[in-house]
Amino acid sequence: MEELAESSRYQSQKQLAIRSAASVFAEKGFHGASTKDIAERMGIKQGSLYYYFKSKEEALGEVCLFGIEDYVERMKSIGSSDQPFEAKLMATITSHLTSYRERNEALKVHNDERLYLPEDKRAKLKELGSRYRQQLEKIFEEGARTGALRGTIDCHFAAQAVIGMCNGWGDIIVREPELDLFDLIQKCTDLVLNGFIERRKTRRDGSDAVEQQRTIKSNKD
Amino acid sequence: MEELAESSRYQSQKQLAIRSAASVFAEKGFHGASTKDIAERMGIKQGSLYYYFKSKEEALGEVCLFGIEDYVERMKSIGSSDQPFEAKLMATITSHLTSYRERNEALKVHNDERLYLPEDKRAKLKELGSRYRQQLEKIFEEGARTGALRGTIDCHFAAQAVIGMCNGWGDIIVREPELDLFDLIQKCTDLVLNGFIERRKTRRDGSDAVEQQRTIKSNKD
DNA sequence: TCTACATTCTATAGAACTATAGAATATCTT
DNA sequence: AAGATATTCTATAGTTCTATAGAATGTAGA
Repeated sequence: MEELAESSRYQSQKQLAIRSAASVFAEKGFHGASTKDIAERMGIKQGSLYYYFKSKEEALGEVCLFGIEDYVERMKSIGSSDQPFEAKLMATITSHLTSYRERNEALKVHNDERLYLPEDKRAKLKELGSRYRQQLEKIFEEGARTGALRGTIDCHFAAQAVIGMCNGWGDIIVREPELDLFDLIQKCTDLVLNGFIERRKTRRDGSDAVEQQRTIKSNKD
Repeated sequence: MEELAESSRYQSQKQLAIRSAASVFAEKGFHGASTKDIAERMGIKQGSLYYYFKSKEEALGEVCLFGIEDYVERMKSIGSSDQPFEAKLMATITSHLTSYRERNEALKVHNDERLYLPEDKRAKLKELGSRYRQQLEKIFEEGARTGALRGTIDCHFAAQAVIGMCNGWGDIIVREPELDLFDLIQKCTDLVLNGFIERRKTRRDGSDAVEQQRTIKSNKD
């Protein structure tokens, strides 16, 4: 009855295969994981896995792609939204960090294991990765243009630094489920915007209050 | 003649074994590397490696320890020096980033592969890792105490964020040898201290100059 | 040189793993 | 229900890897 012959069974099992592979690769690493592990996690026998992947390496390729596609997609929609700069930055950090909390294991696999792919299979991933970074760079450029950010900012550095910092939290977020993600997102955003240094306006009095306000408001001058 | 019987041959070969293992683990990952690879890199046959390590896993343990010991050591000396806060922060970042440029592969192995060790062997590493982080936390606490940093700073967060950001640059530094490390160190320090946001003092005139000064001086109030 | 000890080598047992082939079973269409 | 197709299973060839045992070689002191 289903005209979507492509979809019905094969597609859903393939999805399951990719997720299972992502889960096992994230836990044991590409070389540490066996095709038996993956098959077991999806509830089939080892040999049957080859109905869905030509090789273990192909599985890794698809997992990485799956992980980063989603990620780039969200970044794109953030970039093209009409939020003010601060909101876009926070949305980026939110997207990145919640990705780990939702156990998007494929993203972790992309980060940690993609270099075990042969050069040709890595090309597409590399392109998606740079697209993500460039999207984030544009957000910083916009911030600099609107005057929210310092004019001297190195947007390439900025994007890379934010991505690196977020990836650094990735492992910790997965390891510590009780960690308050919302609090973390705010602190990260605050760090990137304001740094840690004490800012003294003209007087000491009340400056703290103003300080905190500045993080929230202050973009449309 | 040598009274240091322990040292002469065995010790130097053991060092070579650890470095070789670090190099291979860094390149292929723990599970992707074979004992043959390691032995070849140090110029002996596969079986002979077991004269220096009881098992491949033990080799990983020693590599991780080697990598982080050095690292913690430098952090300790930075913490106990009498430099002002900003200098300590920059020294930390310098130590961390140059570690990667000098191809301190053992540190990379510690970061990426230590979780493949059994729980009991990881305990010591965990302790050294926290010691490093605590040392950095203390530097931030000192900064807050002297008024250089905001009083509201979460030092645990701050330390973790800086470590994460530096680790993020690790791979990039290794991959791109032409990258200007000194420039990177300055930008990282500047980011952590000041953030990216435009700072308007009371007036526009000359504020930039003052701004930059503040990064350098300003700790002994 | 002879002897004791340290270091490396060769050879291999035993285990695990990838990928394939062909049989078996499930599912769908008519 | 019958036939066709899709999915999964069993079994295994062939490879690679870890770790060990015992032989061989190097090194130092008497």
